Amino acid sequence: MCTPYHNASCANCQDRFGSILFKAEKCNLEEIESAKVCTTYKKGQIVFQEGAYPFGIYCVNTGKIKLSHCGDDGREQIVRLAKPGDIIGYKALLSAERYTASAIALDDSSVCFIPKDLFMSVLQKDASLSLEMMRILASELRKAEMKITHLAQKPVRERLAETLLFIRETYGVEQDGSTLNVRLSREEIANLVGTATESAIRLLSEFKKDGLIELQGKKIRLLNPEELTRTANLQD
Amino acid sequence: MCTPYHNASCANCQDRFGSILFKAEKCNLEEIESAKVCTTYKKGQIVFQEGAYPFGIYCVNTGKIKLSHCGDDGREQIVRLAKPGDIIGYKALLSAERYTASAIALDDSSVCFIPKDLFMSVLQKDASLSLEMMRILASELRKAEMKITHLAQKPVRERLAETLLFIRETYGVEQDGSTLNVRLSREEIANLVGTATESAIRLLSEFKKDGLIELQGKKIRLLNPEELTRTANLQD
DNA sequence: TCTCCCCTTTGATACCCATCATTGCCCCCC
DNA sequence: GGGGGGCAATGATGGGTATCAAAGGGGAGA
Repeated sequence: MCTPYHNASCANCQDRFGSILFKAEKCNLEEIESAKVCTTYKKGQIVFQEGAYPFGIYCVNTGKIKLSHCGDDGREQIVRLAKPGDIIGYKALLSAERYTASAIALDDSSVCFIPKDLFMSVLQKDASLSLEMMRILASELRKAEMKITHLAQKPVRERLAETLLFIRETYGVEQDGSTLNVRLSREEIANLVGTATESAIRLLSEFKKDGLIELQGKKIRLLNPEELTRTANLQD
Repeated sequence: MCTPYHNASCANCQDRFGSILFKAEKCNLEEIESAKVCTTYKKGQIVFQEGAYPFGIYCVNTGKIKLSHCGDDGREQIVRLAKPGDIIGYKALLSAERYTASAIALDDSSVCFIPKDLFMSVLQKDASLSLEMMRILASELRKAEMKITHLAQKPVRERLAETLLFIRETYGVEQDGSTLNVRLSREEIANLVGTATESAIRLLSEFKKDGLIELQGKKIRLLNPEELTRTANLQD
């Protein structure tokens, strides 16, 4: 179902995305490059699954990956969106526990796998990579805590506006300069926001009525990002 | 208002709490130990404040510290509870940005300060400390994501039960084996749960009526932790 | 000991939002 | 082309929570 191959170069990734792995010293990067295995995933396919033990980390080469928890009642909560150059699966590896989230392709994607032992040994000897790793972790933690505060204190309407801007931030827009460059189901949007699907739908059509966005199937155009920012009521 | 002194030994901390700093190699630990400055804070005093630039990290020696965001509407959201042996303020330092949370003493506390340059230079050369640092970050991130899921999906009642158990986990209980070993205001409990103060109060008295807990001012006794766990509806 | 102020508590009310149910739509496949 | 299934949209409803208001404690300081 997946096709492993070795011909994707990390150097390519570097040029295109400035992935974090390129904070590693050159010799270590080469070591990683020679050991990594690139795999393609079709939209909807699972890269790794919540509950499984990690055997390495993944670096997104092309495509889009969502990371989501499964709540106790079975409902999904999307905790992160990964784009090319991002690494995923490091949390479980670093804390030596099972995955607490599943990684699922939102688009056809190609993802490099770096074996656990190799990555950990490079991490041991490469201070520069370690520091970058910590920077990423600290930054993710900061975002997570911000999200906690907003979930606790902001109404769904504001959180949805914020989420739309976040999606634009993450995946950018298409040629027209305003259509979000990713196709998410209404349910996925709701699971990002942390609300019921129907509420997300209702508020999306409100936004549409208010001229903030335009909807065409799964395509979402942000017509008025400034007003959307105001709707999100952000201060930081 | 604060009293700096140098006589607190990190080795003491090690014996008592197995703080993370003791993953550092011995020579590095000694370097840290000689440079650190210990300060005492009275209950309610601020260790560092949201928005300020970090000059180093802090290691809690004795006492209890809360870390809280200030939401856009001014309401506080407590994102972490720190106990002796824990380090705080590392997120801002590692990502080289301003603090996104304030640290405030919940009890009279003594906290060691380690200057930024020293800590970062030790981090550069000490792979063992770096790894431990990453482990801590990964673990915090895991907890944060779990909290996000629960905030999005669970009712206040379940989250309050979970919070009470979390407080017990963090600060333990008094001699009697059931009274939570920390005094928090109702508002602080609410800000931990992510709800309104009145809701927290109402549900606490419900728990009391149901024989789950006993209330005596700010003292909270967990009479039936098993049932409380069931009320929290946890599966992980 | 008294008083004041803050924290806690309880009640009443409104509303946001989840849930259930129904309809309509589009696309895939038979 | 005609189902069929999944997804989107909209309405109706109820419940969980926030908010407002007001009264009841309890500790600190005079």
